Amino acid sequence: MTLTEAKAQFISSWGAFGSHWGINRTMAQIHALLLISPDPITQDDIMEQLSISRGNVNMNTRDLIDWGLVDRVLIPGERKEFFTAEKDIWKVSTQIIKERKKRELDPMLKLLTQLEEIEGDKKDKEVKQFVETIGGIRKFGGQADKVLDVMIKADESWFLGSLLKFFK
Amino acid sequence: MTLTEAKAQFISSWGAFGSHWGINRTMAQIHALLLISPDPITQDDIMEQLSISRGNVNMNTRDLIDWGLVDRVLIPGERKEFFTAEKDIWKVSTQIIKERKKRELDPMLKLLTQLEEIEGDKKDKEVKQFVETIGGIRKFGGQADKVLDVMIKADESWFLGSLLKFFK
DNA sequence: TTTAATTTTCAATAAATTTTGAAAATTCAA
DNA sequence: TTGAATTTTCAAAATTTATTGAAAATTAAA
Repeated sequence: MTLTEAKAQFISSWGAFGSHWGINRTMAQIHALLLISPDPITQDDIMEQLSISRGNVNMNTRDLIDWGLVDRVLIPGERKEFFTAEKDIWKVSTQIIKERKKRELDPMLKLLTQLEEIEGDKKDKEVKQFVETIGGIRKFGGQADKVLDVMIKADESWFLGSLLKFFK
Repeated sequence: MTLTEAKAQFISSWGAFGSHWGINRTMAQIHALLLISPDPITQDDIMEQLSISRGNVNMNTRDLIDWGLVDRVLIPGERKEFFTAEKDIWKVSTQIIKERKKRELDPMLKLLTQLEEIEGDKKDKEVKQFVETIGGIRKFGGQADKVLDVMIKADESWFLGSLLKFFK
């Protein structure tokens, strides 16, 4: 397999992969392209390599920047803006965990806490099951929250090293 | 807040939550409804409570069954089929992890292994970055794979207990 | 069997999401 | 300043995904 084929394959698969994770396909493809680009590239480079419009590149690079996965880079003497992605996959994943925790897990836990305080007869079968289910999810989510916090703060080598030793 | 309001709120939020995780909104809503239903319910119950069509209920319950999150239940003396969901959230999440690992992580790791074997000058900057990125993701994914395998096999109390102690 | 109840399928339709591209806004060198 | 290069915005169009509902298939009681 040549580099060109492999690149195309990786970009396409990373895009499909991303769409299973609530990330839009093009955003994941742009991310893939940046991950394998040794030097920062421009909007036009991305447009050309992925055959997508300028507006599309603009919106999706902005989202990637909001997610903390991509940075704008200014190159002295160049008028255009350049983009580059964090290459350390550990940093990439902790960043994603951090953002998703903030955007999804934290609000869900807040809601569950509210939902547990419903009025009604605790002996009623419906009420009982509701409170139990919500309570169970909230507790589980709360523990996951703690574990993720440690992961986010942890240093890669320390964390994976210890975790694997722990699981051996 | 009354039970009725709380139920509606939970079903709606669980649906939105699910859509960030590659699960379709209606499938997640049906799952939510089953999670808080003390007894098994029928297709017609689901149609009525969520105001969706028979075909939609049928397809999505089938998917939930494929995911191992919902079971068909036969109630003696009843003609209709009933559905019920696993209520233990630990079991629910290990089941989801197991399925997603099989459907997404494993095929991705297989692809990455292939992509690492590209032809080309290893001193070329493009080739070098590609191999490094792919290698990094593959190694990380491989470790995640191992950790998830242990989680899937683990018992909840053992797992969370040990992990929290470990992180203390 | 026959028949009515129930479930499943799937083409048509609807809804949601993504993409485009051209106009507006911004930036910066001269 | 001016104006060319570049980026951003966003309404319209295209595409993708989800939903409907009625016909076909299946099931099980009579």
